Amino acid sequence: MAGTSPARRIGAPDSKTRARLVDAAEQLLLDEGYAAVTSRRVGAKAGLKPQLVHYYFQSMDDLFTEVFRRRAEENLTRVERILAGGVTLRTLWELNSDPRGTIFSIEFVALAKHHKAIRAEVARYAERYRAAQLRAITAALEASRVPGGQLPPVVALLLMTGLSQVLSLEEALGIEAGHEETVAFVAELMERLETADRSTDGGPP
Amino acid sequence: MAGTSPARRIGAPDSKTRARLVDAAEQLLLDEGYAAVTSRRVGAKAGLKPQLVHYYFQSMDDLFTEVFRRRAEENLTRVERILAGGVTLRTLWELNSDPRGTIFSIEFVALAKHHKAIRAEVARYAERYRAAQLRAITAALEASRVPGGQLPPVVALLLMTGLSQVLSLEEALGIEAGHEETVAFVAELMERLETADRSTDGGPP
DNA sequence: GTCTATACTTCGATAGAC
DNA sequence: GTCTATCGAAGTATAGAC
Repeated sequence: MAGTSPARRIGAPDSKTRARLVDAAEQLLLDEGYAAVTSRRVGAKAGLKPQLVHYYFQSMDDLFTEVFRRRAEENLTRVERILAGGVTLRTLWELNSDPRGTIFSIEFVALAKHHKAIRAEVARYAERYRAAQLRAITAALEASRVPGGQLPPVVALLLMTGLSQVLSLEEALGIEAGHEETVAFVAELMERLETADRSTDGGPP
Repeated sequence: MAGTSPARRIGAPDSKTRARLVDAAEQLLLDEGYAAVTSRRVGAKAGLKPQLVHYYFQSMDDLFTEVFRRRAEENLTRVERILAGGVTLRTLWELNSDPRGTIFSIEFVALAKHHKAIRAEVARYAERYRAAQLRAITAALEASRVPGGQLPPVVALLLMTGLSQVLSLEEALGIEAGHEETVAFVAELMERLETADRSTDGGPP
């Protein structure tokens, strides 16, 4: 049962050339947006012939999916490693403040709206990422003695995600009104919570 | 001094046909993303010849800019009208929760990253919009007796903007983990603040 | 103001030689 | 695994008739 359709041949998934193409596509995506990711431009950026893109990927959608998957997997591993160690709110905040991650998100959210294969991939990843972060923030909030009744972990997580995303998104466009004050506020808030963490274990006198 | 360059002629800005083209472009943008906004498709959606797009707009960038400007202006007027009346936190929250607005933002942020004319337009609008909202939320927070030292208005605004954007963005992709709980939390929080507003003017007994 | 006709570019994708 | 050659479709934009 090897091949019902007369599909054209496709290169090995572990090829070094293939990886170069994915690198080039990712670079283009980050620098110029998804509209710039065409087989011709990817080929040029990788220093290869454009036709190789079609040799390694059935379609451009497949290439996009691969770019996303590779980065998502790497990111998830990183977050889970951090989660394994001691987690502070500050760590989580910094994790979400990486502007490269935001640009990446923007592009793929925009893409996912029209390409259903990509949307499925994005949704699947988002759920896993959220779950990992939720475990982390739950632990961090407990350590800081923030009562879950007062601020549920999911809410805290979505607030944090939203805030950091808005900040880096606006910065990407050169909008910075109120940012400094907000970042300072968040820093101070975390400082306060971490101090509470260290000084009150055992309960107040 | 009328025309140093041999520029081709451009239709009147108040033309009805022109407005139809802008409508069609906006619809396409919202439904299928900016990549779907091409002269051919805009023409088809408007029931007109694609060449008319080039008669009314020097370039596709000009069309995009016009789509953005029209919507931005309308939105700004709406917000400023609301600002003029009595403003509650709830009103502001609902204003930002419109999912259409979020999709619109996503597309234009993605566009703005590569097209500098659009970026300038977006940045200019964002500053004005932020300022209007800031006046509103400052008043609303004062009415609810939230001390500015505890939660600065700008911070509250960015938190609110970020949260509502993350929520509608994820919903657009079919991700809803934690949303219900978060929306309920926000609703309850506002309920509490509004009650405080009405019951404590004059100070607690 | 709207149309036809058209120039030129770039796109995704495939076939088949090497 | 990489190349040349090539298709057909779609993109922006312009010129000029009506």
